[in-house]
Amino acid sequence: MSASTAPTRADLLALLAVITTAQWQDFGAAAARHGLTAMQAKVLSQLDNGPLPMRAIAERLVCDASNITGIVDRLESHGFVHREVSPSDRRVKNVVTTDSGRDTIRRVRAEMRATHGALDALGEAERASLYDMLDRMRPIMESRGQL
Amino acid sequence: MSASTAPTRADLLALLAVITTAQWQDFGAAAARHGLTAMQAKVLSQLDNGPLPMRAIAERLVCDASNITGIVDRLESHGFVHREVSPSDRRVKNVVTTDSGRDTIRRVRAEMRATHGALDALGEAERASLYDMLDRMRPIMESRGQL
DNA sequence: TATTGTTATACTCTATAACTATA
DNA sequence: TATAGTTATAGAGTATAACAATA
Repeated sequence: MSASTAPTRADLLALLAVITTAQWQDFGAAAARHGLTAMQAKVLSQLDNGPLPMRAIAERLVCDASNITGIVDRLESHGFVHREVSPSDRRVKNVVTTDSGRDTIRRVRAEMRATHGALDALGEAERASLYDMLDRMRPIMESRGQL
Repeated sequence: MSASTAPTRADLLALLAVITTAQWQDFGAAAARHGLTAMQAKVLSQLDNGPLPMRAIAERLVCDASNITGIVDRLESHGFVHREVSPSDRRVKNVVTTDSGRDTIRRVRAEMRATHGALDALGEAERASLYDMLDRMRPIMESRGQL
């Protein structure tokens, strides 16, 4: 239980892989309960802070822009989002969440039970400490991850 | 930088999502450099500790057994694994990595640069502490994630 | 000319259901 | 009967290339 046995970097990598896999599966399961795929939920999640052009969504998901057409098509057919031609540049289409879309993605996030439960296994001070460490890892994960 | 501003659980969830996404993308990019998809690399990874029946691979990947047929087909066509009928139960096929498969997946893991870099951003004592925390989160992530 | 979004295409991953060969 | 693996099918995500509309 204690870390007195000096875990190696490989141990940490393996643990991170477990957390990564569990969180992604948990997210997919929560999305499925609301009729969404994991990718659809991820796109909806990106839109929670305001509308985004198709191109911007592709950049955030680190995938080709052509993929977004289909994902947004399916979200739109379920009434979770709609497209609006940008007034300033008629080539651009802004994707906007509907009230239904906003409510749904918030429920999905609220239902990520495994992750919530795992965080509750830590005390208040430990959570702050974990946040501190992850926050310092973040820039490196983000910057190199975009390659 | 310090956590004195009392990060909320939502902050932690958002950070974990960033780490999760970055690590998965990093893994996929490393796999692609060696001609593998992320799922093929994940299967190869499971086999590094010894052969496994098709069914056991499906359980570890938390997916239907029928998917494994195709993934192993593609791994086999590239010479990374081969199937062996089990001597004790002729219904069972054990999947065994070739030398090429073993070398390749080890290179993939060694090349997970973003994750390695992020871990290196922490000091020795911090890595031990992070390991300790993640290790306590693990049982909950795993148990509920398998639903 | 360059950019945004779409379409067409091909491949991979995924679940479901039906099938086979073993047990 | 039950189990291991396969096949068939359909839907979704992915990259590439070519295209229309707009800048």
